Amino acid sequence: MNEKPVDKIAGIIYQHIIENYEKDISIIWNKPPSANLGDVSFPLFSIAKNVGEEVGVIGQSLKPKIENQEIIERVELKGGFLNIFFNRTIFSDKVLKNALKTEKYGKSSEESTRRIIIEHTSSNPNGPLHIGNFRGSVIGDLLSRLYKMSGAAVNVRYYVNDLGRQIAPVVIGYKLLKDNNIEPDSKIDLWIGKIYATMNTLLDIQELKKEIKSKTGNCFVSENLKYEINQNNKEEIEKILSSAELDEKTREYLLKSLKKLFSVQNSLSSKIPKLFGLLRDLTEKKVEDLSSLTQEYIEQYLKGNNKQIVDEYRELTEKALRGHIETLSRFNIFHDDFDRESDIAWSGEVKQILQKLETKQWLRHDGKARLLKNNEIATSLRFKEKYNIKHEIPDLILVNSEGIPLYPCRDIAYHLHKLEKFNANLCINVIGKQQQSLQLGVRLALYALNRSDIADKIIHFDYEYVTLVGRKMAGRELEYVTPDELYSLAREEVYKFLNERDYSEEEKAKIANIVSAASVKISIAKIDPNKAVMFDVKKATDLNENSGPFLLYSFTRAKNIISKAKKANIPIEEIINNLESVEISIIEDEEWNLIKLIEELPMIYKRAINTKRPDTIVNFSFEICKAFNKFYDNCPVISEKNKKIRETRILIVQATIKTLESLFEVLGIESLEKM
RNA sequence: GACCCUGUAGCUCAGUAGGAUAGAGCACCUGCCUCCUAAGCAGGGGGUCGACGGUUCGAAUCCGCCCAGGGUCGCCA
Repeated sequence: MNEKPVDKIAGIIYQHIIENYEKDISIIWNKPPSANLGDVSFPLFSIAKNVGEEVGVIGQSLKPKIENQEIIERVELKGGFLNIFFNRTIFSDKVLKNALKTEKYGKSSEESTRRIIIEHTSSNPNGPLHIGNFRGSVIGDLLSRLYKMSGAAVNVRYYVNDLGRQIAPVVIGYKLLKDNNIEPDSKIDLWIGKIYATMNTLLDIQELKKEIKSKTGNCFVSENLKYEINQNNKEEIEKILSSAELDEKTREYLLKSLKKLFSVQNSLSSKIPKLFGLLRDLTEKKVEDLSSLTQEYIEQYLKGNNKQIVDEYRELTEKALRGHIETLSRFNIFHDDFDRESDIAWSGEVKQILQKLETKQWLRHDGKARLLKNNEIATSLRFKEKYNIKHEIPDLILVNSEGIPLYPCRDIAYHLHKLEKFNANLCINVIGKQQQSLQLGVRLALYALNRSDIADKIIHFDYEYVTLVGRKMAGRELEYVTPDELYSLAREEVYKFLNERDYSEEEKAKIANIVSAASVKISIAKIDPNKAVMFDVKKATDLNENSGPFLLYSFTRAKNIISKAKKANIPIEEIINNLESVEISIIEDEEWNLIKLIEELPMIYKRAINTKRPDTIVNFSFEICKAFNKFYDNCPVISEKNKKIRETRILIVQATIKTLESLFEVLGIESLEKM
């Protein structure tokens, strides 16, 4: 099908206006609120007003021109709307046969000129993926699949932030455990997450005690129990703080920190008593000063010269990353390449960049600290003009007051060469909204470095974060929901179904894996990225309508009709191979509604890309499946006696299968023959 | 204070290039498995689309102002 029927009609109206009124007007159409008002509808008000003519007159003169089209059944003029009824037979004939003839329905070359880098997930390698960054994975995956379906060349990258300051204590803790032959008691990234929470808590305790000591001058505070606050200790410190000479704000702050840390420590030691106690004892015994050791690790790894420390860091972060990859692969989410922040730091490029910015006077000084003069850059290099920004843009800190370059520096260096890696003409960074100003800063820095050509190709695809119903999120207290956890919860739900069915264990396992992955993935994918999600674990593992399982189930029903039909000696292959000889006969609304939706698929893909709304694909999938289930209930296929009707229905079922196969590919969920 | 996002049914969300009577799912109530898998289908109740103005034939959708929630705005990433 070369042209959508509705576009053809819009073209006729457009031509009519040009010829009779010499006006260039864009023609709008919409779906009528109810089926008895037609299949599509053209409001005539604005057209009439534009050309200075009565609505009725325009309508009457358009009506015959549209009516004489083969694909049109009839046209009704109602209340200023031109309501179009398609000829169901001709329309369906085109749609069904077109869908069945194409190798992959919905595949297009709309975006074939694009070479796109999509960066997503990019989680810190110091613990498991949680539901927050997993949302980015899902969105990024859908986007990349959507672009591929539209003909673009896509390269998916993961930026490994292995230079985070909080990683150092984890490396130290991991090493302590390893040296003492302590084996992980859980999936490796989860294990690392536990070490992360513990070691950073120990470090915080030590540093708080140091701080209190220096502010109060009381040596008692850190004499013993460097990494621990017990009840007596806490009361003692509180006494010291309340009697010390401090300004109120500091006192309050220190008391609050103490209270908070005390509770974090206790919550951790009750959640993971064995590991927490072990790590604390090991640290107490083997580490003289965790704080300064941490600092040393950070500095050494940033420089990259100390082979031992580099190896330790790499081993840990590689393991965590492997855990992420394992998790993602359960949901059919894959990356083509991984870029490490440390590699960029070691390349020496950051220094050059800072020098260039310095020479061009784009840096504001404050002691050793350096800030990017964002607003000045944006104004004088016409960034504001180009992106229609009217407000002031705050400066971005690049180098801290100790002279250490911060994360944005590496990100600038990264983006300077990122696009080259794939010869890309577009770079989409799927990153949480909290990084908005950072991402803006990176693009401004590129402007400042005379690389606006790169900056203009970068899009920050931001998404809102996830909050939890009935649970809090705090990595430091091991409070998070992981995709792995959701996956296994969903699996339990699936097994409740499967245990009532007579499948082999092997079949059950396969079905459970596919259904749980789809269930979790779809529950996240269906929500508008702009919306802060209130995530309900129960909902994500729910198997009812508007869920991944609902999509999969609909597909198995369609497949089942075909396989049963074959058994009933209906020559499916023959019908499909001789498409053109099938005579279409549409008699039910359920058939018609489904066909109209099938026709929309290519447009849905196009619009999802244009509006940057991958979630609309999910909602469209639900619609298709709902329509199919209605068809399923009302329109028997195999038992239908009339040959035309039966064969039409077989085409409808096959076209639905093709549509769903296409959608599943974009959603990255696997299909099942039975479940 | 500035900027970004959000506010639609009891809950979770669709619907916003302006269009006719605002839709799903969950939850609640009522039906449907001698009939292609009931992870389904049919039906019911449930709404001043955050508030107020404006633009116009027409506004959940566009504009303005306000209210509420979340996020960011100089040493974390």
